[in-house]
Amino acid sequence: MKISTDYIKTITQTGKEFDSRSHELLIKAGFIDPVASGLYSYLPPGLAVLNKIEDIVRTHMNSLGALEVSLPSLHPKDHWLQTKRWDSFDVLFKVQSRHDKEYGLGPSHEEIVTPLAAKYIQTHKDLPLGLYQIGTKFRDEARAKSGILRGREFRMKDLYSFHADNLDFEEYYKKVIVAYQKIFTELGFEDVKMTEASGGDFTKKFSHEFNVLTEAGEVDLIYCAACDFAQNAEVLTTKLTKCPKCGEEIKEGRAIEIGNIFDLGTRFSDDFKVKFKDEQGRPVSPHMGCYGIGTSRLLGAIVEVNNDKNGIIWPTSVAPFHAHLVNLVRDDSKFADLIYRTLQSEGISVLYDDRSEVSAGEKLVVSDLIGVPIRLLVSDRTGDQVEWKLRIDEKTRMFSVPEVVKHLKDAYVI
RNA sequence: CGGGGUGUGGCGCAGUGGUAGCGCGCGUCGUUCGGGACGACGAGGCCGGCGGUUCAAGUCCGCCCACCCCGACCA
Repeated sequence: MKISTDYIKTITQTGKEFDSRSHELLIKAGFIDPVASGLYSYLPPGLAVLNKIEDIVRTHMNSLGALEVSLPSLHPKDHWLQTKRWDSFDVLFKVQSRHDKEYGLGPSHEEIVTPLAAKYIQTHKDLPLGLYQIGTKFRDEARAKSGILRGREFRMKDLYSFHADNLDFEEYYKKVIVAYQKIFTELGFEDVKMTEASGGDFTKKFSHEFNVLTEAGEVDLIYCAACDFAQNAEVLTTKLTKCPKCGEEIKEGRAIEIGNIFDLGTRFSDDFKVKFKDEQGRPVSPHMGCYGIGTSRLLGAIVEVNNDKNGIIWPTSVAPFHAHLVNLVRDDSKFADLIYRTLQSEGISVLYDDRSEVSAGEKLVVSDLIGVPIRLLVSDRTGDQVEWKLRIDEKTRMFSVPEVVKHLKDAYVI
């Protein structure tokens, strides 16, 4: 992608006080564009990152054996009346057709996935069943904030599982926890805290939340400095000073909730009268679980955790481009053009700053703002070599073009 | 949903009832070029909307809309 023709420009000046660093950086670097309160457009680089995040999530859902589906966002009112949530689910957007038919705009999809699963589940041999989708959710939040971290329309992966009994559910639940941990590790998060959930409609049974520690978050957490103990401060009845698991010091902090998992029990299968025949031929309601990951919120959380004063620092797993090529050679782009074509032909994605009318300083500042992990630079000083620099530090190395190709392929496992 | 604030060129802002200005950006030309360069010239505005007061409204009054912030809310 050439910046001169293909990139929506970065923004120097906004004057706004941003309520989170990720909000500011994603807008300034040209990844998202604010449309209205809680609504954002994803520009090409932002979409590239979002797609990479969702591909990682998808891979791990598939590994669980879950089946990917796509459920509608327009939900007939009847389905929500059946679960008695039409009036009680207060962030539900409601829309009306020309013929006065009412719909909910899906904030979650139990109302759709449960009757769908009912059509397939006949006997215990059909279980367990896992169905998931990655799509758009709508929630009429009282107040949207922090950019993409809390929007009214956002992207989410939601998985729903159906089980013959509680034991099978619990085994599946544990496997999802492992899959989630793999996903978060792959996305570059070093420390995601799993906590017991704080509340909600159906949390009488157990449920967990996954939280990334950062001040931009909305969740107050206490956690152990040494082990993996963590808890939502809301559920605390007494103030803890020592970790109940290992006795070490307890810390407090804010966090962004990036995922959650719930035991739904038979609440929805009862509402939709889903029954399967057990081994004795008796009708039984399947036990359900639901498992969410906010993929667009992850995009924000990744930036929130990976940035410095100059801009974003993308983890390699989700970087919008493999390399950012900067041409500083005066009035000549032949060498840089050659590098660009060579890398592209090798399957390496490159953001190429080919602009001739822009100063060297501006190109360098913009490259740090955008935050591609590897910067390649040619100038009057580099001869027939290419300067290789990582976004995370100031060290530079000189490579020939074939060496650059090799090192990029190694870095990204291409 | 309560409380507070802001709406003026693309963006950020100033503007005292009397014919709308600055910075950035943008266009042309020239000089620059390893951390958001500089000069010259130039283009660009129903001042959020509707109504009212006035000889005269960006400015005063009323209503509405949008956005931001604090709180409540948040599967």
